This record gives sequence, C-alpha cells and structure tokens, in this order.
Amino acid sequence: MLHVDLDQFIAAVEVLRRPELAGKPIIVGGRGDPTERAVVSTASYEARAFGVGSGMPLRVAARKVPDAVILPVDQEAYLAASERVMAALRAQPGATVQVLGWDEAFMGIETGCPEAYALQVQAAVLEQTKLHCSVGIGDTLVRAKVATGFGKPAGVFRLTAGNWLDVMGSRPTRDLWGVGTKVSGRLANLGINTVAELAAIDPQDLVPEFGPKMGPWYAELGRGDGASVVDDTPWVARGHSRETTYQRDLTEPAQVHAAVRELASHVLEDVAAEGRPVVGLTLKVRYAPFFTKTHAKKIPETFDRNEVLARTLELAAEIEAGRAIRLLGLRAEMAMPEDARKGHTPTRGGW
DNA sequence: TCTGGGGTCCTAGGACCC
DNA sequence: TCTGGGGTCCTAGGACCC
Repeated sequence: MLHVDLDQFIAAVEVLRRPELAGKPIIVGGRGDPTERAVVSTASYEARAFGVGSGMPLRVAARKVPDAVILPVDQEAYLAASERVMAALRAQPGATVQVLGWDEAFMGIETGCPEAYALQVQAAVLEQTKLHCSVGIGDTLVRAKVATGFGKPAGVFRLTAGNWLDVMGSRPTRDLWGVGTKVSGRLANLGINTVAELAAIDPQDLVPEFGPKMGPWYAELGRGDGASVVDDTPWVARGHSRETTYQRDLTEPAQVHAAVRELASHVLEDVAAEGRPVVGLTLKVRYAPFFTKTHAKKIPETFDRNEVLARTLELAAEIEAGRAIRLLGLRAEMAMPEDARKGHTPTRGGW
C-alpha cells in the first residue's frame, strides 16, 4: 500500500493564494499574532531551517525567525484544499483511500510497480491541486507510513520486511509512529534504545511495563509488522470536544460560569449536527500554569440540551475555587451506531 | 521557550455485584 | 470472623497523532 503525505501542507496552501510568499519563511499559527498564547500549526521549510516546528509556542517561533511571515490559521481553506487532494487520490485507478487527516492518506492498490504508481499519484495531485506530496510504499501500514518520511520532500521511498531493519534498525525507538518521548524513555529504562532492539524483544516481556495490549503492540511496531489492510469505511466520530485557552487566566467564578456555558453550547451544536445521543461528558481544566485535571461523567442517553447543560454545570462545580484557569475543554462522547467499526486501525490518534 | 485544538485508545484503581 | 475470585462499570489520567 501507499501512504501519501502533502509537503508542508498548510504553508503550501497559503502560498497558493499568495504566490508572492513563495520561498519565504512562513509560520502559520493561532490568529497570526505572536504576542498571543498560541502555537505553530505548520512552518514552511524556509522557517524550519531556523529550528521552528509544529507545536512550538508562536512567541518563541517569532523570536527565532524575525523575518517570518506569520499567518492566522484558516481551517476552511485547508479543509477545502484537503478535499481536492482526497478527490484526486480517489480518482486513481483501483485505489482504496483511507484518510488520516487533512494532509495524508493510505491508498490500497494492486499494481506490479508501486513506484510507477506513486509517481502517477504525485503527478495527479500536483496537476489537480498544485500541491506537492511525498509517497511511502510499504507491505504494512506502519512501513508505508514510516517510508514517507524518507521520501520528503516530493519523493518516493519503499519500506518492506526486506529492508525495514537495514533502514530503521539503528534508529531510536522515538522515530516509530506511535512511540513518543514517554514510551521511548520507558523502553530505554528496559535497555531498549533502538528499533532493532525493540524488534528482537519477546512481546510478552513488555506486558509487565505496558499492559496486555500495548506491550505486544510496541514489539510488533519495532518489527514494522501489523495491519496491511486499507479501510475506506467512513469514519464515525466517537465524540466532539471544544477547548479554549484564554489569553488572560480566568479568576472570577462568574467568568468561569460564563465560559463553561459558552463551551457547552458549542459542543452541543457539534453533537446536534450528528444527531446521536450524548452518553458521556468530560470537562478538562488547566489550572495555571500547567496543571491539568479532568472531570468525567457518564450520562443516560440524551439529546436534550438542558440535560447536557445541567450535567456540564455539575461537573463545573468541581472546579477548584480561587485558582487561576488557563484552559477549559469539554468533550461529549456519543453513542456509537451498532455497526460502527472499532479498534481496526493500528494506532491511536486523531483519525 | 512555555506550551492550540481536534481527535483516539489504553490502563489502573475503586465501587459494586454475585 | 475473615475474606475468594470473577465480572462490569465508572472515573481519572496518560500517551500519542495531526
């Protein structure tokens, strides 16, 4: 299968509508104001050369690249561009397309020459959207996904059982898709530092540290093994959430109350659009400077606005009085349709 | 340097039941 | 009087991804 990933997608979309920005260091984040609390969504390659990356505080990024063009996030524009890209992928002969996010997808295909097919995909995407992408080829989803990183920018790379360890074996476990800083640290404590070392481990040996599911899954990841089926079943959201980071911390009870109501009304709109009952609520509170606490509540199936709002306010009552609040988030979990797929995908994450 | 906003899934521990 | 063993549900929190 193939994994297709657009190159510096958000920055590229911005350049499309403002061609004079081509070749400049572009940073997209928040409302485009580096004095606000916000982080970088995407930086162009020119900005990345200065050490700017996704997730970095906008303020810090602006300091690193004084000449950067800093732009606000425009989700509608990226979504529209994304839909054109996905349409181009779906139009490819014999392709099953599984969308992973705005700017990436798996493609299941039958072909004698995947490299030729990949070049064809790149040409089609470029022709129909004016955007460049990189393509990974693999015999599992994990290998295809990891391969794309070696193809960037605008290239093609193939990873299979045959060359996986040659390419990845000496790399740190952190380079694997699904291993972050925490897990790589815990693996290091077990004496496992490289992908090759992880690949050699008996899956059962990781159960005491990571549990019955994740332990064996990490071992599989080290080998690059796992699912190899591209699934184009339409995605069904498990829930919806809204979060707001306040530019100034909330300190007054009345402010908190108003903020919770605001949040709840947004979440209710999102849920209403799906037409499925709410079965659980989670209120997330970040007390300044960085302590996060969640309050969760299962609720009887209900669509009812007032019911959900009342339950949200019950949760809000658990907020500690007198503490400065930097962020509030509310997540509503929805009842799943009977036939919705569950646990098919090989990793966690927002798709 | 000081940390967005949208998601998914897993685990541990306590409550409760038989 | 002291306490098995299994199950489910719920809450809280963690980790990761884009």
